[in-house]
Amino acid sequence: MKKPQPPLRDTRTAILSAAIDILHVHGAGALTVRSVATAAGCSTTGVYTWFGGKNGLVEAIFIDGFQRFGAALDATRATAPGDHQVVGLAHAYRTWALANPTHYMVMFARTVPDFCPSLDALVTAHGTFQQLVEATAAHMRRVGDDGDPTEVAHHLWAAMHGYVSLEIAEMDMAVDESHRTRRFEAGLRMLTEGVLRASSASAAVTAVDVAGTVDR
Amino acid sequence: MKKPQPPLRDTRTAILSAAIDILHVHGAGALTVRSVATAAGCSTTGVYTWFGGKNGLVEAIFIDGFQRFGAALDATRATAPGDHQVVGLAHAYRTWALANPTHYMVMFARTVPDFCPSLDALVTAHGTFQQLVEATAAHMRRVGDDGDPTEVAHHLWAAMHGYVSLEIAEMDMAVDESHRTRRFEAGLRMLTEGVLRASSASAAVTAVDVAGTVDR
DNA sequence: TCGCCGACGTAACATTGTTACACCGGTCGG
DNA sequence: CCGACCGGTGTAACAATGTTACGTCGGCGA
Repeated sequence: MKKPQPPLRDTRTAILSAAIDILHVHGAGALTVRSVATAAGCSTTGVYTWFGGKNGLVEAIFIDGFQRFGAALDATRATAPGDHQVVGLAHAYRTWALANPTHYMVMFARTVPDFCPSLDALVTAHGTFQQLVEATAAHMRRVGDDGDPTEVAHHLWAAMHGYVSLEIAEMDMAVDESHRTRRFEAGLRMLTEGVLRASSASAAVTAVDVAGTVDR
Repeated sequence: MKKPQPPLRDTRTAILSAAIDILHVHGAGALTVRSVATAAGCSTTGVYTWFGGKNGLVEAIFIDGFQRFGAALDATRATAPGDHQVVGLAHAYRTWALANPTHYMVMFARTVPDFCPSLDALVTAHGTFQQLVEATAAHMRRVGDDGDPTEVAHHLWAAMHGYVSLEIAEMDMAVDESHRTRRFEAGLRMLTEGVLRASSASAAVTAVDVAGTVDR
């Protein structure tokens, strides 16, 4: 027996990886059914048999992106020291996004017109977000904050997404790469000191006030 | 004389307004040269004579968007009390973005594939950003902060963009509209208390530390 | 063995961005 | 006054893209 698992879904994975490769190398504009099919070594029909069309293919790219993204964040959480897990997660977030800008844009900015992620895809995306919630919750427990970790994590997420997406869209008027990095780190520091209640009493007052507002 | 100004550029404005209308009503996916031309009452050639092609049209939409966006922010700055100009600006930012989501996405998220704004367009965008810088600088002068207003304004911009773009992409797991509004306001409060140095001494220490990091 | 069903390719169709070409009206030089 | 030019316009075509119809092939069960 030369085939322990029937290589039935082989073309499916070939198509998906070819599509992701084209997306990474040539951008979302070059992501056509024909180019993907020829890169995968099959005809355009294959895209329709395995994904139902271009929308289905983009959705698979969307889900695959969140899985890879989540794996990268997971790896960081596993290695980072507990005290700075949130900071490490933020750096991993930016690093992955800048390493996969076109993929990130498909996931967060709806780069492909007329694509709307299904409920399944949104569940996957939500699962990735939960990692940030867990790391935030752990940090808040350690510090003694009793606010809502989900809300705090969302503030962190929104800020990270803001810096990163402006950076990818080249809409930040930064002078060079190191400027962008310093800017992100400065913002991150303000966040961890402001959003995640710092140890000082005055900061705690602010955080409690904010938490009260959010929870109402 | 029935024509004080020769209505020569009439078709140009007709095409542009038709394109913006289609973008607002049907989204970026429906923004085709033919649909725009028929809506403007001319042939597809008109788009090429006045804009050089679809990319030129999208660039005009990009520039027009920043002009309208800037006008909305300007109006807010003119009416808002000086003490809360930054807060008012932030609310105007979110309000305009949520009222014109497809336009906002064309401007900030590169929704149209293979579109890259020219230097001219980026200059217009930069001009709009300057309003935020000026309001931030005025606020910082009033409070006595001597940091770099451009950097502080960028932190504000990134955060606002983060909340708004996640909201537009429906990637925030919010329960309803009022939840999103409270969330944005909570984040805005943290920002104005953290990024824009608050009056209290402890907060000032944090801000100085941050400013020192940024300026290096 | 016969028939079915899933995977696959070829070829066509509608749509879209783009270009070539002809027309038409005004302007300017002779 | 007239002919050439030139900018704005429309028609029609072309290439690329998403999609679908149809035929083929191979394995599997009745």
